[in-house]
This record gives sequence, structure tokens and C-alpha cells, in this order.
Amino acid sequence: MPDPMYRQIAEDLRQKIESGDLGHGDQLPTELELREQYDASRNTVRDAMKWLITRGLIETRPGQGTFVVGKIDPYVTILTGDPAKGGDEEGPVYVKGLRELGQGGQRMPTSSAPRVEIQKAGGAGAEELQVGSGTTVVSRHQQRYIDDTPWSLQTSFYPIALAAQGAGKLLEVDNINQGAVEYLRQEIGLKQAGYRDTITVRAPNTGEAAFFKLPDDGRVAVFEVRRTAFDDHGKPFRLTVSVYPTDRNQFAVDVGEVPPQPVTPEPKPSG
Amino acid sequence: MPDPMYRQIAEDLRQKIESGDLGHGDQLPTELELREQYDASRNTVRDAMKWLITRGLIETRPGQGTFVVGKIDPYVTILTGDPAKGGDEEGPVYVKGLRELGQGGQRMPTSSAPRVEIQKAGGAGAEELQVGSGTTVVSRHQQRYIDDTPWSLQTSFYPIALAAQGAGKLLEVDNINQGAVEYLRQEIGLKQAGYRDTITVRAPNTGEAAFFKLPDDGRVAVFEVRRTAFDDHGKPFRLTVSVYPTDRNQFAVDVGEVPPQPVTPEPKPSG
DNA sequence: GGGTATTTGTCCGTATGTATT
DNA sequence: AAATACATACGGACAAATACC
Repeated sequence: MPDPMYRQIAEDLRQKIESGDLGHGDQLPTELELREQYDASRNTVRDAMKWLITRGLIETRPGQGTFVVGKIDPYVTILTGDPAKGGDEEGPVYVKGLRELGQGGQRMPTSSAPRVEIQKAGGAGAEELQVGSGTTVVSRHQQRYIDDTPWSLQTSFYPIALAAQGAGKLLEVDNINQGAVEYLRQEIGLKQAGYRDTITVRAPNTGEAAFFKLPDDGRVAVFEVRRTAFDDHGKPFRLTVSVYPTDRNQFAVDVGEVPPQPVTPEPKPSG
Repeated sequence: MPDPMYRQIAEDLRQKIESGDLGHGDQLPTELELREQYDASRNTVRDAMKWLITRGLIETRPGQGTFVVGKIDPYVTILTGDPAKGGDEEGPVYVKGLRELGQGGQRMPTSSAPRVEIQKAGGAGAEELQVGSGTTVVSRHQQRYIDDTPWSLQTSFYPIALAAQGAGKLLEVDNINQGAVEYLRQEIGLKQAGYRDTITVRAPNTGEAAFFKLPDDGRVAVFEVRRTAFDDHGKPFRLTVSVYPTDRNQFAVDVGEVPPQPVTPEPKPSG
């Protein structure tokens, strides 16, 4: 038995897109035109559209039409940095296409002023800090941009004890210019000996979808990177949770000796 | 203006799920029952279902009903290993829940015999090897399992010159027991000085969806990890492309000194 | 194994609302 | 204001998968 009709229509359009017959940004025929081309009802054509939308191949714009999605030059974040520094907190970001900048395509992210909150460490967020439930932590939440486009949402958690020990800037609603890790080293001699990142993918919540301007049908997932930082006694003192849309970000991990070239050419989905 | 009706229905059901009113694996009312509860048409109820399905909250089973998705203990792959070894090719994998094994929750993946092909390095896959277009490469493709469940699809590319220089096993349809990286070191003195991983997320192709038994509506994306390995002259000699479903996998990256504990343990009574 | 009821999947038609040009 | 195009919502019909007797 053949596939359902909406799948056949979707596969036919997919083939047209991947063969280059329909290029990035091109407009598809309207739903009514497709209804005639494939001799199906408009609802069936729309089912095919939804199948293609889920796969990120097309997008619809009410009042305008349906379009092949444009290609995005992904941002590349290198997760392996100097353990004595923050890591991705102030690190550079590379752009794969490197069209706009002559060489290297390096960018610096900018951050909003942090929203600082004092919270109880419930089961909700900060198990990695290994403080008991009910202990007080400081959370510092920031919105991060590259070239004025939303790039990531980031929240760092610190035990309140650090502020009491002299790191008062943790409680201030200002960016810490030299970076929080360097500040903690200077101020109270806390050395970051290493960190562990865990990388997961999930659907965005409503706030994230709004900030990143993601379509509200939830088809674009987000990376969640949780960085637990340890001092030289192996004790965790910082948890940073960063969220990035998966459609315009990728990560790089360097182990051992790796030549300096910033990134490798793009991967391609195989048929 | 209020949200569309299908969104209101979806949000109401989402709240019931996230509040625990409906637990993992529980069955939802049938579409006809929901149609009466919300005084909507069956198609509108189904639109609400689709919204929840896209977000991974529920799943439908034809002939049975609609269910809250069960919780999955994710596999954790550590990307930062010994640069002189393969990395994740033979490395252990950790399971977060660690319920089934007493301690640590460590698992070893098993691999199918490789499918070995000789290919021209076209634009398709292996730009990272920095061989000219038209150069011949060996590809070794494997299916990898953990506890007999499909875990990843992996393809490694090597310049054909390595086989000519004495590493003949690269052309054989057998697993290389000691690992390809160790084999290349022993046989032709090729030392892996380091590697770079790039991590992206994309929709699965049909073969991947079939192997991983992913729903064919494409809502579950896959990780694509591309590992380029370099010798001690900084020359790439291996590209390994691994694909993992995002719904049951996560990655860890260790930088600097990180305490040994494999993953963040769930708070458990010591007994 | 067969038959039947239940439940979701596909497909159709139509009407009306909303966003854009 | 009008035309166009997609979004939402309704209704109905039949098919396919599953469970149960």
C-alpha cells in the first residue's frame, strides 16, 4: 500500500527543495494552487505543509504565502576553554559562514544587565551545587545577544555564602566586567579548577520562545547547557544554565592538540 | 483576544500533566470524550493533541488511545576522553537513573559489524579530512546498541592512503578489537594528538528514524556529532560522524579538574 | 482464528477569522 | 477599502490498528 497522500505531497515538495529546484527563500505555490496540482483538498495540502514545517524545511507567513526557509549561518560556541576562566561566559563566538567579517568571523556577545534574585535551593534548579534543600542561593539571569539578535538566555547560581565571604558584587545588578570567575579569584581567592558541561535538548518554554522569536508551534528545540564549576578541592561553587535555539547554534569541543582553524565547513543532512 | 480554542485545550491538558494530575504513562480520555468535555469538534481536539505531541508531552497509539509519555533515563556520553584514544568509540556510557545497576550505572555499547565502502570524497561528507574533491576515502558504517536498544549510527572516514601504508584492517568487514585509533598507532605509528567535535541538531532522515524507531512525524530531532581527529602534525586523518536521538541522549564535557563522579546523582537515601 | 467494538489516522467539504499587501 | 493567503473550526465519512470476546 502506498503512503498516505499528504506524505506523498510532502515528499514530492521535499525532493523539489533538496534538489535545489526550490531555493532558499523561494515562495511555494499557494495552498489553492497546490490543491489543484495534486488533486487533493486544501486540508490535505495543509497536512503536507505541517509535515514539512516540522522538519524545518518551509515556513508560512499569514497573508503572504509559504516559503522555503532561508539558510542560517550557525553560531559556534567552543565549550572547552581555559578552566581558570569562565568558559563561554565571555568567550568569543564564531560564525560559520564568515561572510560578513573578512577573516575568522569572530563575534563578541553582549549581555543585558542581570536580573538578580535570592532563592531557596529547592528541587527545582540547582542540585548540581550540592547544597541542601532550603539553602539560599543567588541567581543572576541575563539575556545575551550577538549583533542585537537574541542568542542565549543564561542563569548562574552561586551559594549565598560566597557573597558573605566578600564577593558582594554577586548581589549587584551590574555586569561584572572582568567576569564572575576572575572576580571571585581576585576577591576571595576562589580558584576555578575545572567545570563539567552537560548538553541536552528540549522544547522551549513560552518565555524562551518569545525571547528567541521562535515559532510558537514548538518545532524548534533548544539546547540546555548546564555548567557546574568546581574549585580546587573539587567542590562545586557555580552552576550556569544556558539556553540556545538549536536552529542557529552549534558547539565545538577540543581535546588534545587541535590546529587553530576556528571551525570546519558545515555538515549536510544526507538524504 | 483569547487564544485559539485548540491552544486553550492544549494548555489545560498540559497543566494537568505537569501538575502530576496525569502521570507518566497514564491514558488520556479518548478524542470523543475530550470533544464532549471541551465542547469542541474532534478535529479541534486533535489540533490540541498535535500541539502537545510536538512538545513531546503525549503520544498516540492507533487503536489504543493517547498517553502521557513515559520518562526516559538518558544516556550520557562523555566527549572529553584521552586524546590518544578514540574517545567515544569504545568509551563507557553512563545512565542517569542508575536504577538497574547498583553503582555508577555504567554501560558498554555493542556495535554491529561495519559496512565498509570505498568512496570518492565529494562535497557530500568528508570536507573535514581536507583531501581534495575526488580523493578516495574508506567509510566504515556501524550501528551501535546499548542493551539491544538502538543507540547511535556512526560512520568513520579515513583517507585510503592509510590502508596502503599498512593499515589493511581498515578495509576489512570486522570490528577492530583494540579500536581503530590504537590499531593505527600500533600498525603505522600514527598518533592521534587531538580531536575536535562539533555538535549540531537536525531532523532525522528516514533511515535514521527507522533505525531509532522514532515517530515518523519528525518531532524528535537527532544530534550529529562530527569528530575530526588530528595527528601530531595537526593533519586530519579521521572523521567520525555519529548520530544520536535527542530524546534519550545527552553529552558531557569535562574541562580541567572535575571530581570523578560520573553524573549528578539524584538525592537518594543511603541504604 | 474470526468477528466486533473501540480508538486513532486520513481525507473531504465548508465557513469564518486574521494578517498582509 | 479590497484582495489575497494562511489560520481556525466545524461537520462527516471511511480506513487502519488494536483489544477483547
